[in-house]
Amino acid sequence: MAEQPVAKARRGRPRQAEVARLAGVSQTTVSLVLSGNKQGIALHPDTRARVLEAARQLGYAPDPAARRLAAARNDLLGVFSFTATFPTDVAHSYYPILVGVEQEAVARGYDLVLFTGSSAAPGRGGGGAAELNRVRLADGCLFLGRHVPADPLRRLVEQGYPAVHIGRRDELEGLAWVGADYAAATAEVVRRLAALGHRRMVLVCESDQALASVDRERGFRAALGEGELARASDAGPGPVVRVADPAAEITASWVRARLAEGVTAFVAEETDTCAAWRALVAAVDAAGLTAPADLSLALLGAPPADLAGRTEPTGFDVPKAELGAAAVRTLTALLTEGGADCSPLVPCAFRSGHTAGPPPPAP
Amino acid sequence: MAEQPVAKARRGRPRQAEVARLAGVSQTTVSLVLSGNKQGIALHPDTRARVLEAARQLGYAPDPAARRLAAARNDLLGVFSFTATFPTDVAHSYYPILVGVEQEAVARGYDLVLFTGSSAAPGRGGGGAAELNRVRLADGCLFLGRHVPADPLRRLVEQGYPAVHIGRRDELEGLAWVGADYAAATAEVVRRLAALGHRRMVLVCESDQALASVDRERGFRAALGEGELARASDAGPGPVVRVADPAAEITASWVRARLAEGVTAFVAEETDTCAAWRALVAAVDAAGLTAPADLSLALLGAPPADLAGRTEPTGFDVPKAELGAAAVRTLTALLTEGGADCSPLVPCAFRSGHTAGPPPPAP
DNA sequence: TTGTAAGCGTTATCAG
DNA sequence: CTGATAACGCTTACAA
Repeated sequence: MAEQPVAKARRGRPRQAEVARLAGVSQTTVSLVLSGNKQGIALHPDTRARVLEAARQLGYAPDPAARRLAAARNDLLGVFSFTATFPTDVAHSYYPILVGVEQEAVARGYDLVLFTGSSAAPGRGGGGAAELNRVRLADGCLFLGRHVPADPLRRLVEQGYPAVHIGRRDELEGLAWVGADYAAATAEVVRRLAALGHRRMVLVCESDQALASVDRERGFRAALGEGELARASDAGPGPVVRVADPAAEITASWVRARLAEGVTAFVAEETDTCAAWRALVAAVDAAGLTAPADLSLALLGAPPADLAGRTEPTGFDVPKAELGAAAVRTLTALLTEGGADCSPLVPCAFRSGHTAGPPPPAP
Repeated sequence: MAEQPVAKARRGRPRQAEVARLAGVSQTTVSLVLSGNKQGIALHPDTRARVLEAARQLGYAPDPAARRLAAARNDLLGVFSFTATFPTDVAHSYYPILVGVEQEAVARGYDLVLFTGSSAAPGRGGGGAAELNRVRLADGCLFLGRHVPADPLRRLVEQGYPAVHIGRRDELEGLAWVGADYAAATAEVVRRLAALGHRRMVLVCESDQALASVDRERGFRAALGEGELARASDAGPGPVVRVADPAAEITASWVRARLAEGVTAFVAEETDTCAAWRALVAAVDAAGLTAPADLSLALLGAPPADLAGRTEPTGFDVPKAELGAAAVRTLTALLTEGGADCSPLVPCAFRSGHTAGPPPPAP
């Protein structure tokens, strides 16, 4: 007696064939009706109606794997992050970006598949590759964070898989990406400070050499190079200070020394820890000074959550939701037209805040 | 001139057949070697080595779509919420639950598909029904929030689709669910208050008749029924007050009136707005009283984000991440064994806080 | 206007 | 131990 074939998990899932039987048509017709009949093939309205009714009755939903295998598409967009997409440590979470991704994806009729790279065994060679390969189930994929292993990603891209990286990533030739325009936003902050009357300002960077950090420094230097700021910034030590241990190096006396040199504005960048900004605020406080009365402060990015209650820093906000939405737009452009030519840079919004004002009159 | 068939994204990707040719074996053998040979079929080590080498050389990576199609499962867990999965209004977001869902899903080798109720063509059709059917794309699905339409959900479940509801949902026969054990947690709070010496306490409910609210009231009454609390709570007006407009009804004079009746502890439940708790805190404040010196306060749940800075309320926390993880466990049990018999109730952790203490000595 | 049939890349079943 | 061969559910020429 022949064994019953292994009961597949797919058990109750209705397929096109069953819809076809119920509607009294062929499976092909069901496919035509249900996939929107892109071929422009003429279908009898009654047939169409019967098929739709049958599908509704059976609760039919297409199998994404089969759809994809048959060389069509899934209408699934992948979101891959090497670390957990929803970290327990809410601090540097992708949540705000995902808000934008979801909105834009929904608006365009895509569902989202979350591929979380197992953070386990990052050492092994084949490990990362296999992880990344899963995303092929989706029509295209968004990649989050700069920890996405470059090599497997490159292979994906080389083989023509539609991928968009969120955050600048131009080391990989041919990989599309969207990122915040840190350089322009930083330059804008410098210009605003200059407009307030500041002539000498200093940027405090952490030694972390993230791409975003490089961009900010570039924007900072570029804006300093404009007009009379150029001359002013030539004097004294460089306008950019890179510190390994902000809390130890950025002290009250350090601040006083800079003030004595004629610096009137201090700028720090947002990082995971915001150590530089924290140090700056603490040092100013310790020196018995107040912003914006005695000096001006600006933060290139958003303050950390635990400082949310304090005075809103002058600076800019990265439009994270917009970043996610832009990524989805770029990806869908890749999917449909095959080429996205819109700028990958998303502008940041200047935030007036309350830590910058005109420099105090020279003593 | 015949059009080239639509260029498949599949472009130069190596397949098992090519690996087989290179290794000089059959494609079946390649599949056996590469998929770990779960069948336990004996393979010659040399063959194995040759296949692996060929695969490596070609940079072979299995096509997840094909793999899943053949295996009759796609290792996808759906997450459906009627409202957006990532609400812009972060206040009552599912984030903490998703943290647990993701962790557990990753640990079990599943990927997540996010569906949103709003995702459908917002136009006509079966409305929620058609919407819900889309989840069939995943092997099983988690449902979030009590706004999931009951009827389509019932059909899904009746047809054997593996579904787990997060939050109690026993109106639907056969629907698996996991939920916080509000009754037990509330009873625990009452017991703690009793242990501190409180004999008469009152629960302030909002008129919203959520299941969670019912559970809490049940737990409250049950715990009151124990020991001498029973006698004490028999006197005066009932121990449970249900108010339509907390801000208007829970006033300083209301609090004083209760105190005069011998009530020494006030309990409110967490809701979306936390209106009852806010009203209670405001009323106590307006009466010039302080907790825990003059009376005790307890909050059945977590305080809203904007009150996070204030004194931590005594009460309990719903382990949201654990809830998500439990839901995933239940769902995967449904998927693999076909039956989950673990308790659907997740215990809540008592939170000592600082708003409860011994009742003041009687005047 | 509808049906037939040939794959898509993999897994699973058997007979060698 | 290996290799045909048949699904898996769907799309898409092409035939009727």
